[in-house]
Amino acid sequence: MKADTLRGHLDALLLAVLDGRKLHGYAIIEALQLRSDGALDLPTGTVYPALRRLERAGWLASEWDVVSGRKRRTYRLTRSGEQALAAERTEWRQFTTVIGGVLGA
Amino acid sequence: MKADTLRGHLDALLLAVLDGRKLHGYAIIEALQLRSDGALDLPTGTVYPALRRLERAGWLASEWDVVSGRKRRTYRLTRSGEQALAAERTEWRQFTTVIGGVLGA
DNA sequence: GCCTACACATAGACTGGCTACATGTAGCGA
DNA sequence: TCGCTACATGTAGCCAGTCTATGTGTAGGC
Repeated sequence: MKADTLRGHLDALLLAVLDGRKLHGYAIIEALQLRSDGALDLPTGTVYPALRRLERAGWLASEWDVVSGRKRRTYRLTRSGEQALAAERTEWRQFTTVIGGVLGA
Repeated sequence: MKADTLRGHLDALLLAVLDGRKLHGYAIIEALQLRSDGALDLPTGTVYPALRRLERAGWLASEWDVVSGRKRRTYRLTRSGEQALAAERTEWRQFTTVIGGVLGA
């Protein structure tokens, strides 16, 4: 998959993978790999800044855990994060309809 | 639709709209509006440079027409442009499967 | 004569994801 | 016990591609 195609959809992916569960950054990357059959292999330099951006936006909340001596910053969706996810899903449907309509015709 | 979501898919749109017909730049913009029910309203500053980029890549060929005193640069798909369009369509299907799979779950 | 639609084009800004780098722990095998 | 790999977080800077703003010029209607 071309690298740039992700642009504008990263937020949706991160919110979706945190829907209903708490994960730390590294686990988020693995979860996305898993859910996409390996197609999505996001570099840490993409994910970590994005998580902080989403936290600043109020869509995610984080807290530090220490699991077997390792520090982990665990993220979860906030209420407005859930709303944002719903909005992103709606936008995704519109987006695929529009582009798919042009490509498919 | 958020502006940035287009990124990485513009080439596919331009190739698709030129599939099987010749159009000049301005008409391409109108054709995309039409096919997307007004959702896609690309500025000329986006389309014209993109067309030249695709021509440099060998996917489009252009020639100057003069219609009722107006100069028009008319674009058409080259052979390798057709192949590129097919590849873009395949990539689009993969892309929507991957992202949709993560978002939908 | 003026305004709008048509038509092409470029310079520069902006933005967001990527590359590369930096740091450190846990656990395993040699 | 030494080194390697997997785990885990983070930042600085680059770069490509899209958008904004601007410029030029014609045709046709009012």
